[in-house]
Amino acid sequence: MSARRRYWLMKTEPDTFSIDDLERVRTEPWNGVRNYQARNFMRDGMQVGDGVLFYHSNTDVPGIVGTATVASKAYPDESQFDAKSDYFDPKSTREEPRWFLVDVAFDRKLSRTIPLDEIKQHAGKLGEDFALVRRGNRLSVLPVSAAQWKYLLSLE
DNA sequence: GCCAACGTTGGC
DNA sequence: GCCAACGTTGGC
Repeated sequence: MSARRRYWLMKTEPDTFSIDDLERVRTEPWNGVRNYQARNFMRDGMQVGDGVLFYHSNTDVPGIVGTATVASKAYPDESQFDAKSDYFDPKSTREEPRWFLVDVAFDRKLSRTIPLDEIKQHAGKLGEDFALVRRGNRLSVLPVSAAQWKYLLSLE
């Protein structure tokens, strides 16, 4: 018996890794997350098959641009052990890795970007606790309820 | 490029 | 364990 499918939103800067990049490679290890709360969502919350809203940040029109699927259980982020990587963490060890990731698989590109400013206009329907529209929230991986998932995609 | 809002680090 | 300094995120 499998647990109910969960939903998430994952941010990425399109200059670094975009929805087009994911479409090309199909599956990508979501490396480089160096925030404990975001790590915990990946390590403790995600299951294979969960839905992901793919979000572009730090760009002209930030917003949701596609959907993806969690394609693996959490496992240690190899880049934390690589001294040449931007994501190297000298305090992490293989015995006790600090950072985990999941593989993310391409699902589809939306027919249009659902912009952040439009999402904000629906904050009431989404709930004031929705982390994406809470002021000052910088979490790059955050949970989305089934109702929020459905509502956000209905804006497409 | 600016800067508010955080999160992390390290001295004490 | 406090908290100032510093670094990062991400909208604008």
